[in-house]
Amino acid sequence: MARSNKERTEATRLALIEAARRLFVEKGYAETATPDIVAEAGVTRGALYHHFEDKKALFRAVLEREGEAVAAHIEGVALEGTSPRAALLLGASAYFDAMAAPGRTRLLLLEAPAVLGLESVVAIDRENAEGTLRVGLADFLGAGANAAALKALTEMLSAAFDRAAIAIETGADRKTYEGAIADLIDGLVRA
Amino acid sequence: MARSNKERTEATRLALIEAARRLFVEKGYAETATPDIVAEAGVTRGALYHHFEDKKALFRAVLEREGEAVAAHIEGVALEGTSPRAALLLGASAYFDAMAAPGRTRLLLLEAPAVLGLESVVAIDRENAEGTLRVGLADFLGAGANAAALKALTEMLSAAFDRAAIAIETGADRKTYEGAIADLIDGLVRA
DNA sequence: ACCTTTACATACAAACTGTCTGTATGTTAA
DNA sequence: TTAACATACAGACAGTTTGTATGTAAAGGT
Repeated sequence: MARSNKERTEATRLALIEAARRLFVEKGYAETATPDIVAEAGVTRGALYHHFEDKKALFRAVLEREGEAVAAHIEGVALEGTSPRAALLLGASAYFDAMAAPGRTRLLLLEAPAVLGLESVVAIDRENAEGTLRVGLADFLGAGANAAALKALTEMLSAAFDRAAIAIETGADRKTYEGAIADLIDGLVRA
Repeated sequence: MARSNKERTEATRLALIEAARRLFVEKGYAETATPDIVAEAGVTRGALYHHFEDKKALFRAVLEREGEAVAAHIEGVALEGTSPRAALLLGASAYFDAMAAPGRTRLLLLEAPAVLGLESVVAIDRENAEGTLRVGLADFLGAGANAAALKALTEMLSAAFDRAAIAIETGADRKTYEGAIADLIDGLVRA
């Protein structure tokens, strides 16, 4: 079978990213060795180091895919025509849906901050989901809050969502957390 | 100088823990090699592996010290005689004080979850700080909320505090975050 | 058809972790 | 006080792991 270089590259990168994702989720980044990754992907280490600068770059590629998937899922939810409050709650629900993909919380919320540093994670994930949340909050609160306070609230609620996503993945009842979020949100309107 | 075995052990363990803490804070757990740690501590790797099962156990010892310091700081704040609301806000402020120790947010909030797993971290840190928060919230909310909802709120607020602590360490204005926390808390009373 | 570039495969060097063995010092008891 | 033992190390060693360097075959341009 004669494949073009572009096809080969695409196929190899994808195989590596998916194999790495499986192993990073299963054993964590530090415990996953590159020989294991390439064996799972059906290639050699030469291919890995040809396409990625190092192991961390491969992890970053996995993370970027994950962040894009989350962003796409959230973008896909229709919020137009709903009240600001409903938009926030729908957004939260969509976020939980997005984070329900197996292993996603481990990758994005546990491994990534330690491996890539908080800044890179902020760039990948928060820039997306947190941006949406900030706009939603601004809409909901009206012109009442200044920029700094809005940023602080956004960050803190985003962290709360992350923690809720982890709890939900580990078996907690989703309704309970969505209710608690609604309580937090509703309280904000008179602050 | 003739030192007793107990003294030697105590001194060596402390030197290792303090050296490891410095390096873990500076370069992160994964990037810190045991030869560097023992050099910084002025001992050999033989001593390290005599006192600790492995590198992870040394990290755990660092973390436990850190968690104890946070708990001690929070316990040291007098909350008796204050209103439930004031108790919560004072507790939050005390938490920020405690987390202001250099490197503490990195160790407890970024490295620990990835290195030890979320469960171990919950056991070390949350069991302490989160327990206090849960009681404070229960006091504040009265008999209004059920146990599951209280647990969810506690976890989410705890995560919000953590994120605020990180923001504060990276230069954000503390007053802004304390104000945002007050807003979140105050909103909860009518939910 | 030729030459260059890309996509790998394999061999290699350096670093790191945990273990094992040996030694010196402290501890206990006859 | 000395014989027997336990503890606290030091240093050597083996197995992995990471990133690099070198070699090769297939694709792509001219």
